[in-house]
Amino acid sequence: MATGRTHRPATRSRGIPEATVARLPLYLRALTALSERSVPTVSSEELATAAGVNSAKLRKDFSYLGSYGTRGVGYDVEYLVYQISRELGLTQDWPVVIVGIGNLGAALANYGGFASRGFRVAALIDADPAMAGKPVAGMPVQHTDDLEKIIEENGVSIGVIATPAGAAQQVSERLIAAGVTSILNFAPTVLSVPDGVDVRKVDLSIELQILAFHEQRKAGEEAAAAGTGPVAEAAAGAGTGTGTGAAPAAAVEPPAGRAAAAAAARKGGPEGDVPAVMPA
Amino acid sequence: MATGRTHRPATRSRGIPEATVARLPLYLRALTALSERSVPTVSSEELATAAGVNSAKLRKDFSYLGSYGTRGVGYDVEYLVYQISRELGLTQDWPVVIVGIGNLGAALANYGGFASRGFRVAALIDADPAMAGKPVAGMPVQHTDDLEKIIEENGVSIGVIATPAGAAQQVSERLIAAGVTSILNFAPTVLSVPDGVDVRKVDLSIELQILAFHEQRKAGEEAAAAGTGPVAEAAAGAGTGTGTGAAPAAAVEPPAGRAAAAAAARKGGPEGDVPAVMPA
DNA sequence: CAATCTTTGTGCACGCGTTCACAAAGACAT
DNA sequence: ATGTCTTTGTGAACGCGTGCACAAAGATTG
Repeated sequence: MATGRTHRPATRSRGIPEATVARLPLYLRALTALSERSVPTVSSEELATAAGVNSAKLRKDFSYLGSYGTRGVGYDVEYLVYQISRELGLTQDWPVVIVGIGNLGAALANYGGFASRGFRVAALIDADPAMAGKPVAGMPVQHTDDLEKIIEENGVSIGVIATPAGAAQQVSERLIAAGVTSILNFAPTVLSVPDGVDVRKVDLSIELQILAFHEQRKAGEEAAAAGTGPVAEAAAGAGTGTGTGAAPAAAVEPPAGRAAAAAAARKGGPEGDVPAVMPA
Repeated sequence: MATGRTHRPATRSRGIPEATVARLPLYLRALTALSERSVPTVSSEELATAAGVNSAKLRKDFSYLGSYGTRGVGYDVEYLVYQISRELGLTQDWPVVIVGIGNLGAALANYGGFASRGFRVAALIDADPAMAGKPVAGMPVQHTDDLEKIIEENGVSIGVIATPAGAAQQVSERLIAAGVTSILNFAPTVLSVPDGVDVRKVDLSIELQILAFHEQRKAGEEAAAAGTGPVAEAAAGAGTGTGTGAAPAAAVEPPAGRAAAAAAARKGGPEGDVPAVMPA
C-alpha cells in the first residue's frame, strides 16, 4: 500500500468509515471491468475476489451506502457503478493542477487513469522558467508565477505536488491560499496544512522500505529454519540488546549481491556501537 | 495514502506491528534530516512533529524496537538512524528491477530516493523491442525475454511493476517464478500471488478518488451550512435511498439522472488497456 | 402456492491500533 | 547528596475494523 493517511483523525465522514471509503475505488474498478464485459450482476463473493477483499467485508461496506443488492441474486453491476461513482463524487468534473513537472510530474500528466475517472488536468505548473511553454502531454507548462491565477480561473480544488521535497511546503501554502482544499503529495515531506485541508501522500521509497523489512524477515526465517550454520551463529552472537529484533537483521545475507551484502552485514555487526552512518 | 496493503492478514511480524513498520520509514526520513543538520538528540515530541505523528505513538513504536532513548534527554539521532535502518534491513543492498519502462517506469528509474536508501536499480525491463538498448536513467533497457536471467544473475528479490494493467499478472508470475518474493505494483490490478510473496500497491487514481470523496463532502457541508437554496432543495428532493448519504452527493448530482450518470461512469475506457504508458 | 435454494444484510465478538496518563529513570542544579 | 525537572516507557482503556455466522429476503422450481 503506497498510501499514507495524513492528519484527519480517521473521522468517520458522515457515517461511512474511512476504511470503507478507501475500498470504494477498488470495487469501482472491478465493477467497471465487469461492466465492460457486459456482466449484468455479481455476487458479493465474485466481486470480492475480483477486488481482492473478503466478501463479508464487501457486503458490510455496501451496507453503509444502502441496500443495493438483491438476495439470492447479487448486485446489479451498472447500478452499483453509478451508486459508488456518485458516492465518491466522480459524477462531476474535478479539475486538478500538477505542480512540479519533472519525471514524475510528466508521468502523472500522461497518466490515463485520471481522465477516465472524472479528473481533468487543468494545468501543469513548474518553477523552472526554461520549462514554461514546453508541451508536456499535449499541454503547455506554465510558470509558478501564475499559480494563483490558474487555480482561481479554473476553480481548482485538488492539487498534485510532484516537486522536490524542499519546495513542497511552500507550494502547498500557495495552493491552499489560492483555494485548493485537497492535496496529493508525492514529495517526501510532511506537509503542514490548516484544518479543513486534506492531504494524502504517496512515497515510493517508503513502500520499498516496508517491502525490504518483510523481505529481511523472510530471509531471516529461512536461515533459522535451515538449521544452525555460521550465519545463525553470528546472529545469535549479535543479539544482545534488541532481543528478538537482532536475529533476522544479522541473518539476512541473501544469495544475491554477494560482496555488497557482506560488506553491509559486516558494518552492522556488533549490536549498537557502530558509527551508524546512513546516507540520506 | 497512496498505499494499499495487500494480503498478509496484518500478521504481526515477529512482534513489530504492521502499523509500526509502516511508520518506521517516516521516522527515518525525519531523523536523516536532523542528522544532516548535525542535531545530536531529539525528544519524542520534536521528532513526532517532524514525522507528522503523535508523540505517544512514536514512543510506543520505538518501544517495540527496544529502549533507545534516555529519559530527560531524548533520543540520540545517529544511533536511532542506525537502529531503524537495521530493523528495516536498509543496511544491506537490495537490487530491484523495474518492469515496464513507460513514463512512470522511467520516472521511477530516475527517482533518487531509491539509491539513497539501499535500493539499487539492477535492471530496467520492457516488452517493447523498440525500447531494448535505449538508455533510461543512464542504463540500457533490456527486453522481457531476459527477465528470468536478469533476476537470477543479480539475485533480485524485489520487483517493481509499472506495466499496463493487462500485463501485470503475467509479469508478476514470471518475476515470482524467477525468485522474486516482494512486489511493488503500480498497475491498477489485483495481483494474485502465492503465499510467502508480499505485494504492496500504489494506485494514483485511487488516491485521487479518496480526495474527491472528501472534497465532495466538504462542498456538501458548505452548501448545507449556507442555508436553504435551490441546491439544498434539490438535494432534499433527490435524497431517497441513501438516507443521510444522499444529501451531499445529490447536491452535486447533475440533473441528468440515472441513465446519463451510468453512461458517464461507463465512459471510462477499458480498464486494462491503458496506452502502455502509466498504470493506475 | 409451498418448498427449497441462494445470497444479502447485520448482530456480535474479537483483536489491533491509538491515546491517555503516570510512574520510573535519568539529567541537572544547588 | 539531595531535590527538582524533564522525558521516556508502558499499563490500561477505548474505539475502529474485521470476520463469523445466521436470520431474513427473495428468486426459483415443482
